[in-house]
Amino acid sequence: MPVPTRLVAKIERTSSRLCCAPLRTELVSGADAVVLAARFAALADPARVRLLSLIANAVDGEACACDLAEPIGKSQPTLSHHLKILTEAGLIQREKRGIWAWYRADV
Amino acid sequence: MPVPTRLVAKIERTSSRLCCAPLRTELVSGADAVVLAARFAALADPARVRLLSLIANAVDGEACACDLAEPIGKSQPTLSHHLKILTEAGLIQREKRGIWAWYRADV
DNA sequence: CCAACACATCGACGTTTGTCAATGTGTTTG
DNA sequence: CAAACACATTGACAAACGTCGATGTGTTGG
Repeated sequence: MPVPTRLVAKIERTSSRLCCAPLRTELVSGADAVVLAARFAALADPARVRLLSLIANAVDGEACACDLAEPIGKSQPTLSHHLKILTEAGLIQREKRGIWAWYRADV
Repeated sequence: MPVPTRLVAKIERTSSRLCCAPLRTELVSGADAVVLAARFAALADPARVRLLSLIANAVDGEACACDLAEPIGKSQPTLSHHLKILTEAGLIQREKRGIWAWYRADV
């Protein structure tokens, strides 16, 4: 069984004579990566990016769901779906006032 | 046909007597949202978040693909797949040197 | 109380995604 | 040249996702 070329280089790197640079320890742990990826996934859709933009830039910092359906050009259930994803990701907050649902950006 | 409750409120808002605040114009356009969402989607996977972390924090700012397969615990084709996605998203750059492929973070 | 409303949830559908075994491409070495 | 290597690509599959019609939940007004 031949010794893999790369393995030789790796051994040399860890010896006193370094031929090339080894990696540092990773800064993002496996658990952190899952959390981060989930947060990114919440914005991995054009409709949700526009929704967050609309909400974050709304006057008084809040927007009614009834004003968000038309600009993104999706059906009402789809809008509700996207708002739920943004909410569960902690990017927006929901407040029910009477008939309407008001959303504001959560940092 | 009755007039929707919300529509009345909307008309009032756009009249001289504002009852509540209207939305500003959206800051993120539809085209921009697609570009942004694509960029977020590139990081919407834990494996890719860890890969970018490993590459960005590698000594000399570059990491060999052969050193990335083991830490993320995926097969070689899967690693290659993720690196391609990060590359096409403009998050990392690829440089082939001899047998090996070296990656460095692209801001 | 009943009808109209705003919104959420459910169910179904087609599409996209992550994964790996198998295979292909190009490079180094004996 | 042939064999071993590093890496990319392909094909197939299950799981997750975006979408919308239909339906459910709670509120307001007559």
